[in-house]
Amino acid sequence: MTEQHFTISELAGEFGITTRAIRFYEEKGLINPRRAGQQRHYSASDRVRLKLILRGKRLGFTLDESRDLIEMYDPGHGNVEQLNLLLKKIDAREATLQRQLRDIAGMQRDLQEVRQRCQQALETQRKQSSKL
Amino acid sequence: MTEQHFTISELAGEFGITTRAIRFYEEKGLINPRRAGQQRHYSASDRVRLKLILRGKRLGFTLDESRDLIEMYDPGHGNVEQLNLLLKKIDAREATLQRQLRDIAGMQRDLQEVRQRCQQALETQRKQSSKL
DNA sequence: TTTTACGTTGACGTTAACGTCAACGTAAGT
DNA sequence: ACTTACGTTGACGTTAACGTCAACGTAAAA
Repeated sequence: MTEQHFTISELAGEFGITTRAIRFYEEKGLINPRRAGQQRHYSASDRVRLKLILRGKRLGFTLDESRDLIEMYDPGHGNVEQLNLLLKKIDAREATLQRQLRDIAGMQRDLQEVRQRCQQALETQRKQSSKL
Repeated sequence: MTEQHFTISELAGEFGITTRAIRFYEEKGLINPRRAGQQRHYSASDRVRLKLILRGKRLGFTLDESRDLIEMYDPGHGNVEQLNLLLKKIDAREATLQRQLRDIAGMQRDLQEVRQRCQQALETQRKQSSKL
């Protein structure tokens, strides 16, 4: 198997972002592609990292937060204190996710309510206009 | 019943934000408190608006997006086209909420996996140290 | 009356997350 | 050799969402 890789514009195209953005993520320490001379070569795992970044963005996370999250995924440098700290971080993340779930549920209820009022208003208009 | 209201610092205190932020939301057209002379007086519904803004923020919405959303909640100026457009907007929101739900689920799976690896690593260390 | 607490309106500063050039290298096609 | 396509590194510009003064008004408390 020949170590498959991607160019920067391939990834940019696939994810609908600019190459500038991708380089920016690298500046911020979120990705570290290999170099073939000057050019960047992105591995499959680099691509996954990009996915994670974008998922984070969709949930309103900052790049710093996403980097933290991504760093959790790799090996973990053994130390017991580090591991316990990592577990704490995980719990913290879980907590914010839970709150987001509640917020989404609330927003869905609100939208549903507006939707119904909206449909009723349309119903009313339909009846009114059929009276003419 | 005496129209109960809040001062700017009361709301700031309650929601853990600054008065500056609240005035900024007003500048951006998200709230419109009454005035008693110079001073702002926030009604219960102004307070609700603030809550909605903050919920939006927790989900990564911009202030402009939150204003759009909040504007959906009030009367709705009758027009049929407007109402249909509103329904479209609602559907669009719902779609992004659904994607967020998927993203959260994915992130929870990831976190769970890291948590387990982390706990296994701790287990291993425990056994190792008990060998001494 | 003077401090203290709270409010007001500018105006400028700041951070995040890029966009937008400029100026250049490289490799392939014609 | 020349263009075309793609890549690179700065450097500066921009927008959102406030923070941080400054300079001032007002009303109650000491």
